Amino acid sequence: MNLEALLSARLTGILDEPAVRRSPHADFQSGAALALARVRRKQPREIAADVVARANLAGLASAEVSGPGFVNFTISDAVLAAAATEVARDPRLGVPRTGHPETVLVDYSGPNAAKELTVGHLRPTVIGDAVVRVLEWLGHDVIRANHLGDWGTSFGMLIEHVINTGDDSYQRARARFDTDADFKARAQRRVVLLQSGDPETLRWWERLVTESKRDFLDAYERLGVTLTEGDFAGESSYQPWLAEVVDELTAKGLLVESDGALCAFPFGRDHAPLIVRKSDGGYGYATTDLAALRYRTQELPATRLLYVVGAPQRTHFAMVFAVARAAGWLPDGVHAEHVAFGSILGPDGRMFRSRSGASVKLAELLDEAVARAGELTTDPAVAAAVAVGAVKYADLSSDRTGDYVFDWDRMLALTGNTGPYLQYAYARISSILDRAGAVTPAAVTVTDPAERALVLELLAFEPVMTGVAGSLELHRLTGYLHTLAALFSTFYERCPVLRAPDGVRESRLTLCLLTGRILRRGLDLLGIATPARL
RNA sequence: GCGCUCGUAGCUCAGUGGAUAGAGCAACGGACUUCUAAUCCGUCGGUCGUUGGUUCGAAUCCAACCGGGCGCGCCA
Repeated sequence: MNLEALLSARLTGILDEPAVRRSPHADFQSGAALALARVRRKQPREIAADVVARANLAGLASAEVSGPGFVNFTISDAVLAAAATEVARDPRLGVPRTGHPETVLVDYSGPNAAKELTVGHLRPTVIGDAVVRVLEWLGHDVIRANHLGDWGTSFGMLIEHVINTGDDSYQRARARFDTDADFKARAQRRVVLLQSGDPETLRWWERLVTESKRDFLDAYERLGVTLTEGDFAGESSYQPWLAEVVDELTAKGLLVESDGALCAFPFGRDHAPLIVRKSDGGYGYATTDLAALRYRTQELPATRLLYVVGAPQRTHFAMVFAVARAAGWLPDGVHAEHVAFGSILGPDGRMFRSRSGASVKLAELLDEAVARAGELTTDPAVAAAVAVGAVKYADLSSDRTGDYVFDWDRMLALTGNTGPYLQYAYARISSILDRAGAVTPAAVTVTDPAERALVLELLAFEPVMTGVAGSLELHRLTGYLHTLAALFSTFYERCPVLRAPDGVRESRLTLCLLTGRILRRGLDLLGIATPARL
């Protein structure tokens, strides 16, 4: 359901660009007359009056000129009621599947198999999973790609350390690498052994990677993230094609030698290079990314690539995409997009770290979330759902391109734009529906202003989802759900449901049912659970 | 030095060139023999970093400056 589109359709032929949008002054407004005033050399209010006079809004809305030349639209209560009735009977809640399904590859999470998951993995994992869920629900064919860091220097360090000592701590291996020159040299030789296929080294590598994958999958399950074993696409898997990628780029004249390294300069020699072969002949992550991209657009093949990676990598991806385009690996109609996100900051406004200055481990962060949520409920399953929901919601509810401040008290607050507030609203709805027994959608009537405001918002789910699918701005979905929950709470206070007279009772139960289903669906698309009781 | 990004209420944040810039938190004042008060209603709170420019109209677009964060050749 899209009331903006219905209104716009009635205005075609009168206005080229109806510019219909929600308005605090009416249900919807159009500012088109203001823009046309100059072209038509008329007063905006005169043009707006003409639009009102000529538009055929019969059976949909009323219109009036307002302010400096806006046309304000008020949807008729009968239309709102009929639309809500229809959406309540629609399994897809008024949101159709896309008419142009694409094969979308979403590259997300991407932990390093040599290391533990930290708070730094929260955003790429949580945002990526929400993007996947949204696009899948809208009917796209989504490929999850977990670009596991399972190759390179860090593994040389870790394998050498574990062979020497039996200890598989990356942190201690790293410390030794930084302080022990002899160990450092051996670790670097170990990288060469790994990449040349030394059997003993490979055995250790496989063992370590397998262990890490198991740990990661445990964490995903705990977080309610949909990544599975089959979604791992490690950097190592692109190893066989790196030389070929460089050869192809060379043949296309895209590389120059610079200080012994082979580089692409997609933005000119006065900008940073993309190093595709190091001066020692080795390959770095730029080459792996190019090989992965080529595989993804040529072999899978995907038509939309989404890289859910932190904002500091912006320049890197701009260069990778530019080189790939020049090489013909991103033909017309195939889009690559860096879905960038900001950092998580501590209360001091700097990168979020533990008191000791180390990265906060993800498992410990979730433990603390569960402990804090446990003060709100005695049911461990509910505490886990509230804890994970609060953490994820906090991450998804602010514009992902910006940084955000991690604050336990705020994210677990029971009121405000938080996970627990939405889960509570859902639980209250569940409670009403349980008391009512079997509820089937009935005809909706709109009388009380609180009902009207709720219905208007319920009907906005489709434009919100369409917008989110394009911009991947998940905070627009959280903002919508919070507004919906708040409007429901007002409705809940003002409009008795179970005690309402016959007829009204069925209508209000239908509004509860529909609100609950949209909250549940919306939160599910964000990867957040909705317990029936809190 | 070059580049990217952010700067909006005391705090945390929305804001798609359009009307009097909105929420939540905090503060203050109200509403529970309830459909879950984990809630709701109300009040208070703004030089939209600064200065110019474009425009009928700028928080939004452009330029310069100030301030924060981040990146910039062989880690990933």
